[in-house]
Amino acid sequence: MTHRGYAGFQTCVGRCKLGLMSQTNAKLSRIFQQMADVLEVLGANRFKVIAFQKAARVLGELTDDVAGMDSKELRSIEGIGKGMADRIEEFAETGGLPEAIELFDKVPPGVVKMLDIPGLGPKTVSILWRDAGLEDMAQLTAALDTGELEELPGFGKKKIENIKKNLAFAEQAGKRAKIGEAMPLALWFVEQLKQLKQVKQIQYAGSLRRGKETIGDLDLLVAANEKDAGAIMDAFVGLEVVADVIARGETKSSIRTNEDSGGKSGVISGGGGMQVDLRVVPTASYGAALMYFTGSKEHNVRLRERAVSMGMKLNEWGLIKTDSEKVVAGKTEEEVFKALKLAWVPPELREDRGEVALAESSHKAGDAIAGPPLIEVSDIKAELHTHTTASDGMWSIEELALAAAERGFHTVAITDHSKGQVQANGLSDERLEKHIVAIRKVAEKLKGKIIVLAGSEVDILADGRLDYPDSLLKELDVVVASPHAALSQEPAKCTTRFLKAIESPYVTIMGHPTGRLIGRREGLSPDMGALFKAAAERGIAMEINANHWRLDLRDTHAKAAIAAGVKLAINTDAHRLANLDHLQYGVLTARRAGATKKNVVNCMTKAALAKWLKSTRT
DNA sequence: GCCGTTTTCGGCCCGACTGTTTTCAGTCG
Repeated sequence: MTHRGYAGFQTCVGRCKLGLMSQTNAKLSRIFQQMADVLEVLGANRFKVIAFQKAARVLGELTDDVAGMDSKELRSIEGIGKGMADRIEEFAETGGLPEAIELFDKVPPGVVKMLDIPGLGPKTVSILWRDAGLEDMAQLTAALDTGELEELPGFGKKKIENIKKNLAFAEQAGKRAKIGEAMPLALWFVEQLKQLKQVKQIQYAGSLRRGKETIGDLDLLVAANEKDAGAIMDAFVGLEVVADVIARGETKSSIRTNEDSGGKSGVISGGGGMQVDLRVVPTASYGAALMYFTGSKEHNVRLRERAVSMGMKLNEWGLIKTDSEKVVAGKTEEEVFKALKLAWVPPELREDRGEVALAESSHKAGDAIAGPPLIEVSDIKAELHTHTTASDGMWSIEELALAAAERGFHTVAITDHSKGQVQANGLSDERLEKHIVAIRKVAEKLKGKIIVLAGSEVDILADGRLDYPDSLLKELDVVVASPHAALSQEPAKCTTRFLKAIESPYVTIMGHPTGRLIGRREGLSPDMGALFKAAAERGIAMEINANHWRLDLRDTHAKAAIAAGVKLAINTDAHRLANLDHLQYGVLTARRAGATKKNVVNCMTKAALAKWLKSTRT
């Protein structure tokens, strides 16, 4: 769900000058999304609304800057036609879009904001605004108690009660849980429902299965006999963490969890107030339903269009011949894809970013899976970014190294903070020298068990200098250069800053380059294309930081990095034991970027890794 | 508004659940 309330951007549309290029995509993406919202309330042609939504999504995911493109290039982008291309060009040239301002003037921002209330769609909001004259949430709240709304068409007591109840959740609209919060909660639900004897198959689906960095709600799919569906639904809505039953049907139910569902069940912290949908289907439909429930919506639409063009229809029950109603496939995802003349698409790629075309060519080539096999957690053999008690970690060098060895890694690098990170107890030059000696000692002791490398997570200072002198850096095996301060620099400035850091002959990996914290800090917007080009030339790696707060590089950046020939590093940035489990989120992000193990330095053999590290010292 | 192995016009995915309805519209995913 998109967070609405466009007042801030309204001013931006009129006032923002052609700022820094890399922000154009983001700005236009938001403007198009807001235009879609307003058009929806105004009752515009729904395909027009969809076109604006699609343009917003496409621009949001694009790493190339639209400000530098001509009309022809723009129109070659899927979802951008003449109309959108003209708007983009106008915005890039003038820094504004008068059409958007004009449109926003037609509907009060408070009305658009009402779309955030669960259960309220454009039609209902339009009635509240046009027929009842309500212009914002406060007026709506007041009107709910007077009884006047019952006069409106389609408004009954229950609907008004539901609006009252859901009003509180409008604030949460657009708030998404981090994947590291959603995953344990999903696994808890799966574990609970698995215990029911009626449940034959169960799997979490939705954006969690696609490995997205944030999750809006949890989707669970169960295969069972039709007659058992009711009992499964009863068990589901009766679970201890359920605060509210939103819907309870024979094949589909939705609940909201307690605010403290994490704490109470020992599940997680931070996953409270999440919506969880459960769908129960017969085994014969499980594959089709899993596809339907995994999404993305855009990916599904594309598959359904393909089915129609082949004289079939695709829904959660199966792939069905239109004329005879004969079910062609449905039991497994593989058979449904195959019947569509497609190779099976890994869930992480199902975002309508060209994966259907890929699946088609793979199928033609006789492959069962679309594209090359994506990287898996078990491919990771080295951890190159960790912290110990020397700075702000919880482990000693030896504890950390042994834990890494236990996970089957052949190499671990100890990379504590540099001196600029005072609050993280960063190491002074002198302390680093001693620390290197301590690391070498442990390395010697653990010889044969695991290779322990001496490294540092060196701050990239605001001007691009590194936080240690070269004389010290050259003593290290691994240098992860990361930004920790000056995280609101202008794009051009931080691009120059990072390019300078990449030039250092001692840097091996650039760590979490935007410095974002998901849902908390926007972070930097450097010109990623320029960084990738420089990193590729130097042969150094760009990090996907696997911590679920960061996931930085994000999926789209990592995809562009691979396309630019840059090596990726997937590191946990572990400060404590549990952090090593975050590796899965980094791998999911890499999979969403289409990464294979060949793209990732952590998958190298001992010898290859050593050789690569040496090669970066040029 | 976008798009094109019938195309520059006429399509544009599909079903469950709810609430207000006497057969369906709205919302959601």
